[in-house]
Amino acid sequence: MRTPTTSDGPAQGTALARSQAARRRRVLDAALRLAERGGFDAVQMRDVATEANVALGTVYRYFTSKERLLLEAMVEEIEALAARLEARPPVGTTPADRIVEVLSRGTASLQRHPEVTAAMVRAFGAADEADVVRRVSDIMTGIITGVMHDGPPTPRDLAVARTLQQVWLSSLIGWVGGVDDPARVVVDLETATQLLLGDGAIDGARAER
Amino acid sequence: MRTPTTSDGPAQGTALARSQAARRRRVLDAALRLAERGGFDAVQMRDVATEANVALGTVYRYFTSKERLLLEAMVEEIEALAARLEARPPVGTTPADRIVEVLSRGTASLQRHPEVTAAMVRAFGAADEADVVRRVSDIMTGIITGVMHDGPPTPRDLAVARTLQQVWLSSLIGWVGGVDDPARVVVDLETATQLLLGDGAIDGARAER
DNA sequence: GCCGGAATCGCAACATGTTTCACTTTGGCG
DNA sequence: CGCCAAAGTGAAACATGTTGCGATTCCGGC
Repeated sequence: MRTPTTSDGPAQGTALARSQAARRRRVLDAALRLAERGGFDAVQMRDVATEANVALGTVYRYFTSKERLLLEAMVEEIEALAARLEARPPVGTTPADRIVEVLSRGTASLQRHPEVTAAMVRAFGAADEADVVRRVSDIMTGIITGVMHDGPPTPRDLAVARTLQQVWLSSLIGWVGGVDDPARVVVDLETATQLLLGDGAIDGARAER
Repeated sequence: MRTPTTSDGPAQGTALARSQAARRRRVLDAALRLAERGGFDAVQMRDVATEANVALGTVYRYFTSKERLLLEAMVEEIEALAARLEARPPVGTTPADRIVEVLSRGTASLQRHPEVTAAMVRAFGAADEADVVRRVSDIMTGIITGVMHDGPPTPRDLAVARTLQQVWLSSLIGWVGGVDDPARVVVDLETATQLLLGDGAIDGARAER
């Protein structure tokens, strides 16, 4: 009656655990494959099950809802993104530069699979899945605090990072909802970063290099 | 085949137009009534139809989807909110004060009917209804620019207002999604406003009055 | 190697948003 | 007044997320 992910059954490494991990992966991959072309609507639970060679009930044993499925996929994606960014850190000299760089690269990465991102963001916007949603937000915030400066982030850093994360998400929602064009996401993030970090003036024409 | 709201049929004021307006209103009210207790899920299209004394098909003639129905209700609510705020403007002396006041009052107003707001925000987060979504965002942004200072908003004002609107929405999503508690919305907005308008320092303990 | 229980399967049923369609009502207009 | 196209009705059908359940398979401990 418990989710298989809840650890306490057979120790990890056992055959059961392995086959379960494999199933879970197949389901996630199937969802991603379907999302790739067609976004949220194309991820139909029956198709996910079929594509993953698994019974529909099994999908629901691993993921209690479609939104949760997509959100857990989102956690993985954002985590991978965070890892890539950490592996090749931004080169900017000021915190603002580094933040903008990291957010731009992250957004570009998301936009490389627009339908997948659309599916995930839509799940995020509607979800009644507080815990996973929080996990996603936290990772996004972490991406930002991670490039601010050495040492632990100050309370102000945290506030700035949280604000930027919120702008990031709103922008993504605007983009996948068709309200704004994709480029707008990055523009919004640059603008917000500048405003928050009190860089230069914003007067229609951005000034620096 | 056209939405009745599309004006070009009989001139406004005619009996037809009046009965249509009445129907539309009944549908919106029914949706609000249902949302009031039970939020998004309690707004079931069949129930909306019944409660509005209208056929299901008619609901869909006026509103092409459940989300659109809720979003148009949201437009009305936010417009009403904007009007109330304009009728009794904030009294703060600095723009930041006025913005925080306006956003706090607005949020408080939304939180007075949590389920209704939850329904609307959820529709917003998931919607594939670019035009209405944009309308909602624009009104929210207008609420902010409206209290910044006399005269037309500068480009910088617009950027600040947009950013705050994005923070507002993200916070609302966090609240209705159960990620954050209600008070967090206002806190986020105060924080963001201070950061954006470079008021005081943020160091854990807010300083001023 | 065998057993018991958990995990999976297959499939049907249910809930609800959305569409369709044939029929009826209604309001504007000649 | 009487006609008719548009609007509305009622009910069924469809699409898809979600749940339930009996039959089957698989794993780990004995």
